Amino acid sequence: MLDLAILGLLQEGDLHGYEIRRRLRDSLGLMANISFGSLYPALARLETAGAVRGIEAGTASPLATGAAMGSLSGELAALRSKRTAIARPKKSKKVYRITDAGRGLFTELLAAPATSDDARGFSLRVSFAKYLTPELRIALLQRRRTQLQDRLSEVCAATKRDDLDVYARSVVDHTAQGVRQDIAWLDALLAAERERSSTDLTNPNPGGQVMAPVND
Amino acid sequence: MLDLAILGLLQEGDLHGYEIRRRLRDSLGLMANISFGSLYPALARLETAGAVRGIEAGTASPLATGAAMGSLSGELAALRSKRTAIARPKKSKKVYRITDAGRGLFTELLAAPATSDDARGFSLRVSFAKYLTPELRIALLQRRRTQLQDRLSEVCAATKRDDLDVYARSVVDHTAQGVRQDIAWLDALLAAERERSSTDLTNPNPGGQVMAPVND
DNA sequence: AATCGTTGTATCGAATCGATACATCTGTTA
DNA sequence: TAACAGATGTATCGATTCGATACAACGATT
Repeated sequence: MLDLAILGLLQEGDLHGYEIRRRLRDSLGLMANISFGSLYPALARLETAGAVRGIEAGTASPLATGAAMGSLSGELAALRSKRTAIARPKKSKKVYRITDAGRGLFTELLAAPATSDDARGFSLRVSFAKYLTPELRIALLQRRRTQLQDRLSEVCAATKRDDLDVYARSVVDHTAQGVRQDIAWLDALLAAERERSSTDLTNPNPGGQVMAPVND
Repeated sequence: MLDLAILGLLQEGDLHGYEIRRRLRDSLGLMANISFGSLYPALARLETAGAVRGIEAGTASPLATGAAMGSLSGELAALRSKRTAIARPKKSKKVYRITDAGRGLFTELLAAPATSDDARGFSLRVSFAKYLTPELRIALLQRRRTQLQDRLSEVCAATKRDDLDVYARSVVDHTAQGVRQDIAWLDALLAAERERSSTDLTNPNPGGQVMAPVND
């Protein structure tokens, strides 16, 4: 799950650990703060698997001019206004770049079965849904919808119980409300998706690339 | 966190592992299905700590004393009469009972600082809020409210970003909506709490509802 | 110059997950 | 009746994730 998130972020540019964490927090919006105790092992894992490559940015950076600066300049340009083209990272930063194998792993994980009751995994996949084909996108949404429907049945059954005190009942009611909200959101997404597929016959998958070959 | 949930459930009667899991799912409504890989270690943990006592209710249990079996049969009879259609305790079951030390641990955990961004822990505490004093109850709700307010600021900032595609934006928007919903829920709980403390001098908790049920 | 907050990498133990194994009881159907 | 599927029930394994902590360089404030 973290692997998918990391690969998805690196898909759009090289990043270092701290920045990945930040983007998971506010760019992807939802994920509770990922701890470094998860993040760094995950990065090491991915590097061992050959999905990413870590580049020490402490010395003369051999690749600092390309996509690396493209993604990092927004964050770092303000700090390094003195030097424009080449970064001068005195600090020991480790920038990670996705590999071709990593891109393959990403698409594989993105379309994966998406284990049962996982809200985080689902939101994450929707965040990266532009990398999916329209069919896989709809499949993802519908899978989640049936899951939520089942969940709603359970929670509504719990609502009917008469042995709950005010507080427990309030929690259950609020939970049911949240699930309904999620289902409504899904329905809106599905409707938009069908809308898009009906009007987009000439230009499917706009702005997204399923596989963009980049030399590595 | 799991310890708190287990102790809270055992507070209302002896249970065995499978049943604890079930109640966590639909009685408490919210928790994603707790895996047995968490549950049984947690029970062993609590038993080692002296917070619960496990009673073998199966065949040929050499350590089960006659006294233990005697009291156990009474408990099992009560349990069976309550849930005849659903649960039928027959053989090889291990029923857990909370101890006095466990009750102390429960109240201690229930009033604990409640680590930063934990939605599950909060809902769990609200579910058991009837065991809290009105002051601690309000403190719990207000603590959570400021957390959610901060969270909302972050998420709203993310909403303003212009580099998000439709899907990522939809996720962020929906997340923000969810946080607002949670805050509204908290406000309703807080209002009900103040209401109760002002009118409750003679008639505590008359089986009414905290808030108007939001049906649809 | 001293101190504080932010950025940044890293590791440790414990909690939790997801999968799996195995055994008993119940109801259905061949 | 026998076989089978499915719920109930306990338990453990490896891998993932969490929460706390340590450390270090830098910028800004005072």
